[in-house]
Amino acid sequence: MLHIARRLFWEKGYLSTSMADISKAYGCRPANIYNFFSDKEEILFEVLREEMDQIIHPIQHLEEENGLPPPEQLRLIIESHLKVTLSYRRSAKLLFDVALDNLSPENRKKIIDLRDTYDRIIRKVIRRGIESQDWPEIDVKLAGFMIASMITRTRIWFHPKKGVSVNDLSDFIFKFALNGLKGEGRKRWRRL
Amino acid sequence: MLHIARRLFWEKGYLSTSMADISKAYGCRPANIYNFFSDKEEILFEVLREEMDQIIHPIQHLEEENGLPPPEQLRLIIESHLKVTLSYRRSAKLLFDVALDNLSPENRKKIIDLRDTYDRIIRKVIRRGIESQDWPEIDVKLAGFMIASMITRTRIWFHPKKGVSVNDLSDFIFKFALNGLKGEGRKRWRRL
DNA sequence: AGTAGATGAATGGTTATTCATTAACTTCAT
DNA sequence: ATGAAGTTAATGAATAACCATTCATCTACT
Repeated sequence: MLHIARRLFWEKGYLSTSMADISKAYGCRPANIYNFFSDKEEILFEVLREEMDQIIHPIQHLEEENGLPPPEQLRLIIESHLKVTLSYRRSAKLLFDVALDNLSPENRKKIIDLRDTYDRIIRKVIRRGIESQDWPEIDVKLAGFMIASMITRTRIWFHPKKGVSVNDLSDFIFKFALNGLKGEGRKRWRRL
Repeated sequence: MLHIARRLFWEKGYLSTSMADISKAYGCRPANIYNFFSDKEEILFEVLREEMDQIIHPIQHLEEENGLPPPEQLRLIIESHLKVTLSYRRSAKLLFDVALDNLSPENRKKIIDLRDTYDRIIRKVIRRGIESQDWPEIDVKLAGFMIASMITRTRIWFHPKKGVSVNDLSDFIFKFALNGLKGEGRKRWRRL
């Protein structure tokens, strides 16, 4: 049932998906949904939490240093994040950031905490790359946002049918990001 | 009045903004809005068209070669797009892509045509940079998407209060993009 | 006299949610 | 094994709110 709701939210958006839509797709009447969820918001919360977990879980271990070269750590983040992003694709009416407003303050906080965890991890990896001199000093926050932005927005424009594959795309973003990192602040870098 | 509606759409989102909201902010009753617009959708259309015009107009002349070095052309696009993106900021509930679904097919086509114009311009500039050997061969479409994505998503996370200024940010994105372009495909590049 | 701007009231639709009720299935003591 | 009791899943009907839109009417200005 969560599965059904998630699909509908992604296809039509949260506000445009009615309880009647969900129940019909599930094969029951609207009233029955309330035997499983207390209200519509709880369904949204579960959908968002699930998605965020899927993004974070495969890269959680990068919180601690693991010996892998920072560029490889970065590649892992990009690959994993991109694959989750493009897995429940179809269309992308439910945009993560927008949907947050339909959550209660408590639930919103929980989701934002997860997003913060993601931010923390990618920033740690970028910082490690600076320390190991894989790339020069750079604004870690901004760099993190840039990389996440490139990945997140694939949901809007990516269509698997024609053109590049997910793996190609992952590779492209990785190289683009890596060289974006390497270039920025080059002057200071050369001085070392 | 368009001005009012635009602000509300960005603050609360299109679906969550009622005609009553708009009329109250304007200082009249809901019925009166229909003396200026045929329906709610027309308001949305005007808001989106206006925004798209503001993005395209300052870079329209880059459709034709203008003698400026391609990196400078790119800087212009980024600067200009970023400034429009962050001008009606506050919050960002109305996401461009999502709102398209609330448009009639004809109006949606008009907006998408404008988006295509933007894509065409940025791709032309990137292609020029390849021809002038400012950066190596690269997938022009993907590169264009990456750059636009970095800019578009600033709306979500950027807050002017603390941290970088819009100009700093513009500079950062420009450098990040420029080096992203330069790096990708380096092997083939070095061979020239 | 005519027109543009404004309004109150009504309409028709949609929506999330509640509630009392029913049906099916489980548990468990006898 | 049987029947009672309880639990879970499901439902139809009703509620209350909200919302875009229409229309006949009214006002003020040209």
